[in-house]
Amino acid sequence: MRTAPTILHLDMDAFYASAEQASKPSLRGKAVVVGGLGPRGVVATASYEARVFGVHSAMPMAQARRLAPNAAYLVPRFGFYRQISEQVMGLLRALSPLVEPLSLDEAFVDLEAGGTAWDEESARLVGVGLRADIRSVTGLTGSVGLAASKMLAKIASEQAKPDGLVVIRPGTERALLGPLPVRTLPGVGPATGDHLRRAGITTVDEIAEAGEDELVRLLGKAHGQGLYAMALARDERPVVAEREAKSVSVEDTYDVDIHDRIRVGLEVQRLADRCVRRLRDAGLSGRTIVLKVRRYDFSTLTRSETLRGPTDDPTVVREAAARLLESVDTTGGVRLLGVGVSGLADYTQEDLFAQAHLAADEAAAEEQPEAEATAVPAAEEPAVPAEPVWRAGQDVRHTDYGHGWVQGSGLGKVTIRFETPDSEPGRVRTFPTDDPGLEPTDPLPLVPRRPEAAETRSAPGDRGA
DNA sequence: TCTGGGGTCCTCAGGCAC
DNA sequence: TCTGGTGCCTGAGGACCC
Repeated sequence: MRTAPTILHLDMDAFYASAEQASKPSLRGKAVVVGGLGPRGVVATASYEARVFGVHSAMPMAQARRLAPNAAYLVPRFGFYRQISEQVMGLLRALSPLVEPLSLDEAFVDLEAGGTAWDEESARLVGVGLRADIRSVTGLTGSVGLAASKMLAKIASEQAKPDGLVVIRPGTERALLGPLPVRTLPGVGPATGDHLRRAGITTVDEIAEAGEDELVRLLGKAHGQGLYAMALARDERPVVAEREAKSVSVEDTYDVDIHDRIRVGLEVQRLADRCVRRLRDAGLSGRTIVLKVRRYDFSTLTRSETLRGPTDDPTVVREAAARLLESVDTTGGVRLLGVGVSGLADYTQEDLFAQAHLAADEAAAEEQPEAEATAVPAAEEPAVPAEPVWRAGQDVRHTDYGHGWVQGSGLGKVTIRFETPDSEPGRVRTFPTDDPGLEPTDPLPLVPRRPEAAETRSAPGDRGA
């Protein structure tokens, strides 16, 4: 264990919701909820204003709407968030070559490996500077935790939220962790938390007191030993810059359960094709094909088949998925289907038969462009003629009124609010959904290139421990 | 209340080879 | 030749994370 708090954990504050607020002036200071808007959607991120009403991540959208009926509800725009994320990750990589992204909005950085920090004071300075740079480059806020291990750095950034910085001094870890609830430790979710509670263990101190043998008895070897070490603040996991993917999968939850066995089969074929496209885009192939089925009662089962060699051939994956489906009883209906490939390799065994089909498959795929780009169609509804699909939050441009975003649509109308990240809150106008002046467009940058932007460096909320 | 999507890791059971 | 132990692989499911 190192002796200085030189592992940094960055966590952007309510990332998706904050990005939407920065992009849309009329939403600033308002409750914003980003997530799936279908009948089975869940909340991905809620702004702090929405959290006041009790809305939080992973909550069913229907429940969120009851709690915060006046919030703005938007679908996620991952391409937009990815752009911002790349800017932030770029700032982190300037600090050290050892940057481990955990998601679009979170990463660990080993400052010692980058030579940018070697003790508490230098680490704190880096953290303060980073927060200021993130604000000036993206217009958003992030919280920073600094500690001598990944686990503690993450706990520190959690304590720093929102918009703060916390340093955990080496030597103070046990005293800090002891009284915290067991759920604070990584790897303790609802099930493990319940398990421990039933054994009379509710705090980190009580995990340490229970001893390793008792934890292994309760939770199994790997989990028990790991948790005991964490409770003693022992965490030697290094920051790892490059992680190779172990599996690739796609899945869809349907607005209405699918009962028709033929339709289920067609959906599985569609998912297999999408999965193979993802696989190929990543330059990968895999040996094990996995079919996932969630039934009407939410029970989930998986069936898998391991091939003799890795493949990225759509025909092979489709056929394997179809075979796996044969062993699954779908009576009663299915709400989710998924197809995945694991046992990945970055090469494919030559298969002449498959190669012969390749060109034909690709041609077919091009004829059915990105069915998944639109919302999952309600099951068992007849197809409707194509007309523009306007999604809440989407960026648009109108020939007469300029840049705006979709506030809502329905009954042949679409409501647009015309504003840009650096404008005042804009006005709302309603158009027919097929208005010829209206077209989808790319998001605008959150921070326009302004010379004075770099001069606004400050570090509010620096409240190091 | 009614539960997304994309992942990772762990456990356990059964088959098989040595 | 039979049997038990062991290790590896496969398949299924569960928990967890963001």
